[in-house]
This record gives sequence, structure tokens and C-alpha cells, in this order.
Amino acid sequence: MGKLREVLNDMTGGNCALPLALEAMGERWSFMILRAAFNGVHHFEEFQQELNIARNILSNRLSRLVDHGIMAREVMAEDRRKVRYQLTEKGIELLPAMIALRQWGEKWGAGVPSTPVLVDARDEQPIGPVTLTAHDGRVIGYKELLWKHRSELQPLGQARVRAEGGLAPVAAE
Amino acid sequence: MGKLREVLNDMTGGNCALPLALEAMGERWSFMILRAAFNGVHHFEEFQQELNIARNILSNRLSRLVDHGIMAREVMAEDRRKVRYQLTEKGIELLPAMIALRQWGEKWGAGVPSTPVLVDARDEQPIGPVTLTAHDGRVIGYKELLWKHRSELQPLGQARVRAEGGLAPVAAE
DNA sequence: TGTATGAGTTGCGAAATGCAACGGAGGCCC
DNA sequence: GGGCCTCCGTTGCATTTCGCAACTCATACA
Repeated sequence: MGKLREVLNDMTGGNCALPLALEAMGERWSFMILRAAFNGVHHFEEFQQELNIARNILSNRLSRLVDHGIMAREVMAEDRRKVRYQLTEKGIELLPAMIALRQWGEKWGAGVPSTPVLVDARDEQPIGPVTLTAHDGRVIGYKELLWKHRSELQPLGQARVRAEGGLAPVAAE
Repeated sequence: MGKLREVLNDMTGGNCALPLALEAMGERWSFMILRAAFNGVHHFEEFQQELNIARNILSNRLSRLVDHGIMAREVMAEDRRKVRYQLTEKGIELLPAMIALRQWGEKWGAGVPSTPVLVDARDEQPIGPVTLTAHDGRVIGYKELLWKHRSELQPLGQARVRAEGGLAPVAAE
């Protein structure tokens, strides 16, 4: 798994957490396994039949996800043949990335409406599109964005932190 | 690229645009190339030196991205040796997915702050975390979400469309 | 005319992927 | 205990993809 990690931490003079994410999730089946996990799949045989993935690959991917702390592996007490794979907090926080990808596929693919759909538990309405937002929550389009080197950032009063409720805010950007 | 596509369109009785997205972007270097493109890289040699990717792979990835309509390839008029690769609208709309991934890596990785950073052009403040939102724009956490089969959805008045400004809204979810 | 440059290709070894068959611990039933 | 089934893997081998270095080839440039 060398190449990607080695080189990509010093891109363009800048560095980037993207290769880090890709090291964990960049392999062919990782996101599909994640999706299944989000849909309540917990056991090896379930993943295997659901995804039709080769058993050795599945085995490998699951251990890798466990190694990366994205899923937890637990031998079940009531039947010690069974192993339960469960998303961790870290894994759950991949949901926005996964949904963003899925929405993109839905928009630009052959018009396949995805199922099942994520809905707000409160009103059972489907969630909105995943977007980029300003520090105050305003939705921002691509043309309103700039890439800045970290050193050129200017503090703005006490940059207000976003509203409550979501996934814990990420460090900075 | 058989297996993934074939099988994954009929997962769990439901279907899903995720495999579609992964078919375009699921390969090892695709997201890194995309990131470079977002940072103003446009030419083969630039990508190659920036990413330290093997030339044949780069060549292959670029054509694939072009095939998928994510980048456009254009021989430059003023120097016909040069080819310019440019993100299309479709490619640009992968930005939320890429940023979500990057933020995740930043949060859970070894505390590497990514550079460059995306900022709001208006106030030059870094953008907020990518989150899931309800149809009205409220931020929603994982525990407030449900997976529903598309058939079980109940219409709600005239579901208000989100505020202006962002990337064009995705079909439904 | 000769040299350099940008954008690829080709050939080949190394690694990842996919398939089918096998192994082995744990439960279940008599 | 002995036979049988289930779940979670592993092993061996064919196929595909990846990575590296060297090579082509059409421009530009002097």
C-alpha cells in the first residue's frame, strides 16, 4: 500500500488528508461494504451474499476496515461461531462522504433512483443534497470558493461555530 | 470493470447509485487526480510530477475520467503538443464528496491539517464541515436518520426546495 | 537541420483480485 | 460421544491491474 501514502502527503507543497482517507476507503469494495453495514448487515455471510464478493477479499477488506477503526469485530456471546461487524463512530462519520458520492451517482448516472433512501426521522422526508457551506452554514457554490494556503488565513472576530446537531465539526476547514 | 457494476445494482432488493459513482471514481488514483485538477493542474506532465503516478496509469485514468465526462480533453491551439484537461460540471460536482472524504481524513488521521484550504470567497473564512441536512437545510446527525424504502415515502405539502447558491440540487434524496 | 518538449505507448515483473475448494471451531441432536 | 450443519475464514491457482523504465511520435523552437 506504499505509493499512495508516501507521495501524496506532500502534494503541491501542501499536504492533504485525502490520501489518508483513500488509504482506508480507496479500495474497490470498501464503500460497498460500508453501505451494507449502514443498511444493517453485520455478519460475514450476509456481506458475502449481499455483495457477491469473493470470500477472501471480503475477509481481507473486513480486517482492514477493523484495522482502520472503521468497524469493530466482536465474537458473539450467544453463538460463538458468529462474528458481529459493527460500524464505529469513525465509520459512521463516513456517511456524508458516502451519501455525497451516491447523490452524485444518482444525479449523473442513468437516472436510477437509489433505494433505500435516507430520511429525517422527524418528518420522514428525504434528506437534502450534500453541499458545501460557509462557516455560518450558508450553502456555497463552486464559483464562490477559493483555495487558500493555510498561512494566508485571516481570523475573523470569533469565527462562529456552526449550529448543533450534526456530526462533530472537523478541525478546521 | 465487470463485477462491481453487474452485481451492485441490485443490492438488498434495493438499488443504489453508489456503484455507479464508484465505477467512475473508485479506482486508486481517481480522487487524487481530481484533487490536483481542483488545484489548477491541467496538463499531463503536471499531473505526473505532482502525483508521482506511473505515466501509463495516469494516461489510463485521464482517459477514463474523460470517458465518464468528469474531465474534458482539449488540444491547445497555441501549442499543439499540449493537451489541456479541464473539469466539467459533472466533475466539479464531485467536490462535496471529495471534501467530505478529506475532512474525514483530517479529523481521524494523524492530525494533519490539509493545505490548501477551501475558503468562502466572500470573507475568506474556511468552509464548514460537510454534513447531512434535512430537506429544509437543518443539519441532521446519524441518530436522527432512518432508511426508508422509496415506496414508503409520504409526500409533505410542497417539500420546500433549499436555498439558492449551492450546486444544483440532486434529483431526490 | 537538429534538439527539446509534451503526451503518450510498450514490455515486463509485482501486486491485487476473483474463484472454487478446503479447514476448523462451535453448536445441535440423538 | 458421533454425525451433521453453520459460520468464518484460509489456501492454491488463474486473471487483471499496477508500477517502472524505456521507447515512440508529433510538434515547437533555434
